[in-house]
Amino acid sequence: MMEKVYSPVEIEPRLYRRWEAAGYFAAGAGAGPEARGYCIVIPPPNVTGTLHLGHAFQHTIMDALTRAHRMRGDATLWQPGIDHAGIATQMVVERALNAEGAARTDLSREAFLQRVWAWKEQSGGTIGRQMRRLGVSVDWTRERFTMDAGLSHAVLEAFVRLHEEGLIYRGQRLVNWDPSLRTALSDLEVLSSEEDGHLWHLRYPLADGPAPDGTTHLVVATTRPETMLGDTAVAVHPGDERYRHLVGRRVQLPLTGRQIPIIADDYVDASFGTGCVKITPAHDFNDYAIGMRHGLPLINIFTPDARLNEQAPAHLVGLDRFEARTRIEAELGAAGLIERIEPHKLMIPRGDRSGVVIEPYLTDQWYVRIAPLAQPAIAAVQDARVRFVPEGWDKTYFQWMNNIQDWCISRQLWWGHRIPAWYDESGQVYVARSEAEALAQARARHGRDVPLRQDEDVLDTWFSSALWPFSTLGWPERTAELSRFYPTDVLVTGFDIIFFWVARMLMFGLKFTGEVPFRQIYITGLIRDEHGQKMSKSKGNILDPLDIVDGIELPALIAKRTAGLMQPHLAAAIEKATRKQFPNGIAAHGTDALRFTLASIATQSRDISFELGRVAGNRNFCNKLWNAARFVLGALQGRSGSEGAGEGEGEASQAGAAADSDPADGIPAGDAALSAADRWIRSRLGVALAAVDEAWREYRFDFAAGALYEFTWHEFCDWYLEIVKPVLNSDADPGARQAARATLATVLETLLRALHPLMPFITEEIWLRIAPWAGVRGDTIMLAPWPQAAQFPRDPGAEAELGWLMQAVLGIRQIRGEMDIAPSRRLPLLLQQPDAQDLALLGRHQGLLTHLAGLGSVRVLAGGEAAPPAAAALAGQLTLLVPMAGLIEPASELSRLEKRLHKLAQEIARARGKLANDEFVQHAPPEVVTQERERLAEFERARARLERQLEQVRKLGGSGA
RNA sequence: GGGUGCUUAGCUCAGCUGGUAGAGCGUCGCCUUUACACGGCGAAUGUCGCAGGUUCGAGCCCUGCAGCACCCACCA
Repeated sequence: MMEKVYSPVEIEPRLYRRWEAAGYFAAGAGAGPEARGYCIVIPPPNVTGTLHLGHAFQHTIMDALTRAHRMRGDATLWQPGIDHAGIATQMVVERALNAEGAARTDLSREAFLQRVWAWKEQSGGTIGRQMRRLGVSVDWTRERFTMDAGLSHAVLEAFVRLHEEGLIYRGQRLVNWDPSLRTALSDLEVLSSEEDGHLWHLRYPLADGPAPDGTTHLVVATTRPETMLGDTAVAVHPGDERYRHLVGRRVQLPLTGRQIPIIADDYVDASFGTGCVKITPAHDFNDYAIGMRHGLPLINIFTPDARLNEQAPAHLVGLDRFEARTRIEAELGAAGLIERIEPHKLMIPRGDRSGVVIEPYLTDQWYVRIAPLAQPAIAAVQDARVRFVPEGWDKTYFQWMNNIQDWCISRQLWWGHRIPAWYDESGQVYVARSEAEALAQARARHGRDVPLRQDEDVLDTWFSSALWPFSTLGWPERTAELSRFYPTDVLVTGFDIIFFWVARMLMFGLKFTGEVPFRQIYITGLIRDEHGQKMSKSKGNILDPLDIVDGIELPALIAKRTAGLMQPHLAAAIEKATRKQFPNGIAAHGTDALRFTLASIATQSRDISFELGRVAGNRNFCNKLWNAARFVLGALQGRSGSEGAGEGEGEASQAGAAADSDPADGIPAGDAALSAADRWIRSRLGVALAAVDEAWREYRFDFAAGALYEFTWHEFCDWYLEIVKPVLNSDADPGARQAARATLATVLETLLRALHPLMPFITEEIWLRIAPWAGVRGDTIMLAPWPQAAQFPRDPGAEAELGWLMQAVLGIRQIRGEMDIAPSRRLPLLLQQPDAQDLALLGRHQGLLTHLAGLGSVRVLAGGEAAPPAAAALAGQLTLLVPMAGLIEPASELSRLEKRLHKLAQEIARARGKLANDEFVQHAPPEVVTQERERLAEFERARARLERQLEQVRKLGGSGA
């Protein structure tokens, strides 16, 4: 007996606990030893984070894939885990320290790392709880963390091997330096955006007095005047007539007492600014390259936190870079060396985590030589050993891979994998798997023991992420998991990390395992709000998936959205908007509704708008399914539909024998006993299942969800359940009733299995009760077999038969609806000129027609009998008449008929136009032409009949209204 | 500067290999029909961004234009 109200909040956590305890999520659960492996590795969420809707979206897809394959009998593994997220995590813990009035540097490295681990223990469980609430079937027993011993071992091994092959090197170069975090960043971690700035036009006096032509100074244009302290040249274009004669001379660099040369370089664009560029090789990537070409010195003027260092004039030393700009502008201005300052838009690079302006900075860093790794990774996608879904993403991938730069992998952080490199006193570096190995190397070199110190730096977090598909399976050991599950099957992720993660996994996977890490890359769209806006804290439009699942009161929602804002002044506006959008907070919708929604919106678009209204719609869908199941169960147990109202004791069935209540071996139903409707719904189920299969093959979860929704609601519930009611409620034909009950059980049971990957909980809850009635055994739907479309072959006869019935019903319903006739009002129906087939169909389905259309009587008009005034509907060749008899205003029927005739006229004109066109008749495929002819004939027949009706009604209208 | 998408009903989006449009939500009308008012039945709404082209035929293919979005990139 099912609860009357569908209550996901009660059902879902209970079932999840059961599943997890039963071990259904374990790698290979339910599969035989011969089963093929199917593996997905989770994109490990950051320890710092909590799951947002984007995660819920991707997890829904991964879980659906995993569940579907588990049901198919594959040995599935959905590998979970968490990423240590070096920078993000260190920032969070530092912030906590700051709040206590302390700083990271007050602690020792070890003490700080202890803090981080402690923090991880305390807050790291959040993600796990969220994932469980979302129903994900990951193998929790295999959960990994990128800083675990095993994965750290993999990182070490990977680093050492790459170094041995010369693919990792250390070098001094200009890097992207984050002065607030005081670490280097890779190119990808720097985001440039256009900002308002200025262009300063500075005068640099010629060093040895005016030139012969009287030139006394050059004017350089710069967006960063403070870097002039590090200038080591002024460059002009070699072909620039204005300056050609000055090349080789020197200018006096203001404020510094230095003289620097005027050089010529093709890089300079003579048409931009003044055509003179100050060259600061230590603080600009372009200038660095020019400096290299011309052998210019590099003068670093900044400390690691971007204050002026001792290279600057004494009175400026220690100034922050932005203060320095102001001061230098003032001093140059006072000296009359500023020609003008104009507003200028320019691209400003900022750290993706800190948001601080990135400084090109000269440091020693570790790099991965990437070209040799990129080549095979490009080839793997080119020859389709790996496929992007949707396909187009390979273009993005190629574009980046073909222009890839060496990867700076060292970070000046504490939280992360320490670089396995040691230095002796002379600075000689030893890369080794352990300090002991490094010592041995040093001993071999020096012939004696020498003291070593380990490199202070850690690796870019993405270095360990790049190993994830195989490090989690035990690499570098040759584990059973590795051989069974690697290469993994599909990677599900967003396009935002194609470069950060996908490309690097491909490169490292191929490098270390010789195989691609995954065969397909399903790139999901980005979840946005209902207006296509990116969800963000500052916009105040974030929806927490769990708030959608379990609901949240308005005050709590407001508090959540306004807490910890970077710009507190936004709070009021966010509160207002939130109150407006969710005056009553957010209702609990349940995981299944959320998941089904996420699946339905998983189109191939790159941006996906998320509307809460859709979740509500799908919550209603769950409710629909729930109630359909209640009905079916009632029918199977032999109760009539009135349970619930009648306190639901109902063990004594009114309509069924005692045997009806026993699900022991399901309900037998010989094919012969199946009614047309039974055969119809089975046929439609087969069609739906085939559509679902195709959708799954193409990762079109939206199509799969759509097909199941359509079948469940609009075929199974709207038609079949209604059709079956009179059969169940009548004792007239026990065989028919038995066939209907068997069909109800089988169709619902099968449907639940098809729905399960998308809505795991409600399907399980219902299935456990329904399955025995369908003769299916099992402890869980999770391990029940995937439904086979072939088991429900198409039945064209039944579909045609029901098509006739439905057309007739719809025609009558339209009359009822258009004429505002209450459903309770039984209508008399007259049939005009039925042919033999109509009569046969009517003979079989008169009861159903009566039931579905709410008829009071059905009568065939005799040959010469004149029809009374009536509203008409068409079903095939048949005309259905509902006598007006005071129920229907002739005027209403008149306008209804006119409307329909108008439409028909349009269709007829269109079809005639086509067929009148010889080109069409000659060139179009014959079947298309035939189809068009048939359509036209059909339209014309319908029109003729409706016109006759129209005439009849007109006569009435003329006399009356 | 290079690249990639997008522009279809009031809103958010589908639309497979070209045969002239669909869904969900919303709207309107009728209905306490015994699984479900988180419901039932019925209805309305689109020169498919614009302009050309290919084709017997284009929302779907090609070209151009406009608008929007995103990615990459070293113009001071």
